[in-house]
This record gives sequence, structure tokens and C-alpha cells, in this order.
Amino acid sequence: MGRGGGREPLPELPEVETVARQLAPCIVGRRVERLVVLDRLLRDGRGRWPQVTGRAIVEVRRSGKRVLIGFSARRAGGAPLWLAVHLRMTGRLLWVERRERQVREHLRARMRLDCGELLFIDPRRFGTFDWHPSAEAAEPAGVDPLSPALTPARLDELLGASAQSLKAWLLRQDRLVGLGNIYASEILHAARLSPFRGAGALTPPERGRLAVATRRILLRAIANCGTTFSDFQDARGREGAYQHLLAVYDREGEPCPRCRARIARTVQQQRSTFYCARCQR
DNA sequence: ATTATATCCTGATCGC
DNA sequence: TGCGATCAGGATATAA
Repeated sequence: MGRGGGREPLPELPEVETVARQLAPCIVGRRVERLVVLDRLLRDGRGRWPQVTGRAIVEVRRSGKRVLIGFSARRAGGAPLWLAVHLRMTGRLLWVERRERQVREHLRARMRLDCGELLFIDPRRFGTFDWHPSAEAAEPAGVDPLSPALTPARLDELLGASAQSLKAWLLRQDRLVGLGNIYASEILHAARLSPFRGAGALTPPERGRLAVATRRILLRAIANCGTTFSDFQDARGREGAYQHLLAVYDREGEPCPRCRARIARTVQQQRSTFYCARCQR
């Protein structure tokens, strides 16, 4: 864990992908016996909660930074239902094989299935549940960086003539979806691009480097089950391993793994950015 | 229209 | 030892 106040893991694309992949085989095909929401913040301002009791879970996958859970119709001819869970800062979806007897701290919701229980634990209470009538309705506005839809032409279109810094641009969920503060820094380092560069002013080769680095970093993070600093745990309650592979994030003052210069930290959009001023131009 | 800032929330840490 | 201030950040609302 890093220096300074309460550095935490952020469930970004690789962490959410990890949770969804591990959760799917545990709960797909299972029937919901009961959903209990314990935190008022999860319920307020979103209208009536749909009835999920009796539905079967038909699909679990990542959608942007959300875990998307598909439920069958409650009766023949009825409408299906989709739940998009956003973990935000500290949310966790934890699968337990048996019904829990012990009281867990920060437990915000529990969904009892016929074979176990899915717990939503979220100390900081930023996480959200959103209900949708279809998977399409739950799709985010931005393009998934791992989707084949992200062609060089599409990336050009997304970057456009944006005057924002590259770091700020990468965090925008209405362009690319799924990147957060950790992977934005890591991707820019891998692409050898300064976080201060204007997003709309990259040369074609630089855009190519950005595209390649984005894909490479995310796939490698997924292969390592994401990054854990202190809070993030996957659906089985285990930690990821990518924190050992971070090149710049939370490594201020340490040598750049590429050129050995000291890694710098700056603040952009009220968020920390870590970068190497020598090899990121 | 785009871009920047304040806000939500809690736990860990820091300084006195 | 205690206690208040500070910091972390995803997304949204609001401001510029």
C-alpha cells in the first residue's frame, strides 16, 4: 500500500471484469429467493424497485465499469430485468456458498439464491444499483476499450479536437468507458505520452501508441485479476496481483522502469497523476 | 457547446 | 493518547 492518506483500489475495468467472470459460474442459472437492501442510499431517488424474487439469473458480465446481471422474466411472456451494479470506490460483490449467519460490516444489500448468497459490501456507500428493462438499455455511452468497435477511425473521432489534457480525457466515461485513475496513468506511461498533452492534438503515430497501450495494459491487468491496494477483492474475497506490476501509479520518487528517471506526481482534475517526465512526452 | 469545480461518503493517516 | 483536519476518487450536478 502506498504512502499518504488512505490510498485505495478503484474498481476500474479490469477489476470489474474479474468480478464478473468469477461471479458468472457461481450464480448463472440460479434462482433468486430474496433480495434485501439494507442501505437507504441504494434505494432512494430511483423509483420503485422491481420484483426479483422467483427470477432466474441468466447472464453476468461486465458493462463498462458495472457488473451487469440479467434476470429471467417472472412468468412466461413477462419482461426480463437487468441490474447494473457500480462498485464505485469501495464496493464489493462477494459470493458466499451458504447463507450468512454472521453480521458483516458495511453490508448494503444481500441477494439470496437457491445455492448461496450474493453480498454487496460498500464502506463508503458510493456504489449504485440501477435497473434496466434490457441489456441494451444498460449499455454505457462510451466505447469499451477492448471492443472491436474501437477502430483507429473511431478513436480519431472520439479524440476529435478535444482541448482537455490526455489524463482528463482518459477518465471521461462518455468517450472510452472503464478507465480510472490507476490505469489512466499506467496507459499513458506505456504509450510514452505526457499526461499534459492535449487529447485532440496527438499525431497519428501517437494515437496508435495510445490505442495499443490501452489494450495491452487492460488485458494484462485482467490476466492478473486486477489491482488491490487495500479494499478491492474479487467475488471470492481474494486479492488481485496487478499492484505488483504498476509502472508509475503510487510510485512517486521511485525509478521509472523504462528509463530510471524519478517518477513524478502531479494533480490534474483534483486527482493524482503519476508519470515519468523523461520518457513520457 | 465544452471544460472545470464542488459534492457525495467513510476510513486511514497526519499533525498538533 | 486523543482529536480534528486532510486525503483518496467515480460520477453527477452545477458553474463558468
